[in-house]
Amino acid sequence: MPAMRPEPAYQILRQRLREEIAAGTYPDGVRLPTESELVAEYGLSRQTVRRAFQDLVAEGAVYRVPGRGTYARDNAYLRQLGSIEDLMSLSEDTTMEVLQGLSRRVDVAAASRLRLDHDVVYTVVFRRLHDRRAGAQRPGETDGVPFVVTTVHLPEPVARLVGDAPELTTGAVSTNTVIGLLEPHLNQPIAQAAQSITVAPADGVAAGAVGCDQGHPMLRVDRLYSDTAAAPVELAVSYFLPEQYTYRVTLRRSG
Amino acid sequence: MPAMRPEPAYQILRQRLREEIAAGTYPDGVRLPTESELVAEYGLSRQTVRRAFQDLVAEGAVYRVPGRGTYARDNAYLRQLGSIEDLMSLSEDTTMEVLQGLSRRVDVAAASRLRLDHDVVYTVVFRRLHDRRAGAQRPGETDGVPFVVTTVHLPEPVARLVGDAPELTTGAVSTNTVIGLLEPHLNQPIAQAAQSITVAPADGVAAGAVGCDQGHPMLRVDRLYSDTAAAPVELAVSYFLPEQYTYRVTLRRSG
DNA sequence: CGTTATTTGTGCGTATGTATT
DNA sequence: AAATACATACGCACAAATAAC
Repeated sequence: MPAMRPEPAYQILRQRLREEIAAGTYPDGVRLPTESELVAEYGLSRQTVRRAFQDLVAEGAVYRVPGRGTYARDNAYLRQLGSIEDLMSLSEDTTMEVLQGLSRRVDVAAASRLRLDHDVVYTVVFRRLHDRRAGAQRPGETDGVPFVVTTVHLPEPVARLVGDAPELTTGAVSTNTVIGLLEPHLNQPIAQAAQSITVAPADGVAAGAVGCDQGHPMLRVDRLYSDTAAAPVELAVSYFLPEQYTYRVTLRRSG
Repeated sequence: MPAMRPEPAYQILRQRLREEIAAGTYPDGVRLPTESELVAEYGLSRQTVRRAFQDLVAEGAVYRVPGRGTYARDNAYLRQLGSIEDLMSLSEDTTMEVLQGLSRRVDVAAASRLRLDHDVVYTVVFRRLHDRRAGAQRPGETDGVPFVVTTVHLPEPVARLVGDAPELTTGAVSTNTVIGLLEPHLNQPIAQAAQSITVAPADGVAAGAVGCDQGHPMLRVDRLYSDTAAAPVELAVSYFLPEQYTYRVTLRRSG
């Protein structure tokens, strides 16, 4: 087992400030501690304090004004865009059908994107279907139109939390999301999902799952979910049928 | 006129590296220059070089491996577009080349999406190119790699505000965004941009503009900008070359 | 009005640790 | 084992923006 390295000082400070902000310690127009105050309080160098602030600015938690100070971003209104809640609510009117139950894999690419220091990940493959009006459904046949196939990769400790969930075994049908299944078990809540969206041809698995030709142009969405400590929790790679699905986001002005 | 402040050294370096990456100077497994090499080449301190790399990591352009080096992110040119500010800052490192100057059109579909009660809109078509290093550039020839073609539709009152802007006449080359040109003239600032992202085949215009085959699968992004009064201001329909471009957004938890 | 103190922004130098080759 | 390359952390100096006097 690799020796547990202590967290860097700037990350500890960042986390601490984040918690204070979340606790409402710095409402509306209240200035956060200045750099020099934090230097004095924690015995750190100014550069270290600055690094913590820099990260908080990057994640949108605070903004800084030269000569004036640092302020928490008003959390009340949606800051940037369609939120993570939107992703979770996907389950409301779609059905998830597991093609390949959660199992241990060796996958260098996925492991490195999850920032693991080894090659083992836990993987589950499923497709999602638009719900149809019940009624025209024959017994033993899953109802609905498949529009996306997703491969989810989890680090081992995370996978252990849902290892016995019946929703993630081959053939299971439910109206969940993986992240929705995970969240209640996590110590740190999910805070971020970084997405990359591009076009990619359907491979054999994707084509079979959604019923299109192999090589058909698909909307590929990669999502990396991270918790409040910025630790990767889940990597999801989805192939959407563009004929059945359009990705929508609304950006809002930050300041 | 305010005195022009020079850009910080780390931003200049960041921009330069970004351009080199876009120009394909560091394909697949090729390591970027090390910190010490850049220190020597540009006469900067290591901290300054690190700051540039830190920003490139944050925007997803490169990743770094301790003990090994810094590498450009795979094929595509990544750009974080998680806020309206990000959309506007597209102009920082890309060039806009007008193919079809701003002119009056009858377009029922565009007019209805702009919530107009008639069919007249004002339309401008342009493509955008990754900036490249100057030098290998012949006179009269635009330098760079085209990666997107955009059709912008404006309501008549909005079009009037920029009707005489030389940046929107056929053949004009600049480093603006349409929304950036518009904003200073608007009574209400832009507050929202609703986006739909899907896959669509390149039509004749798009194929010619970015140099791909007609029918080539493209990433299609429709954006509807609205002001604080929720009035539509601009409709932009873009076709991105997926080989040159990946759309990135980061979702955050609302509260 | 300018002056001064405060606060953040930029930039440099150095030292030490850790991962990779 | 040694060299290379990135990560963390400390220190200092000066510039620019802001606010209070």
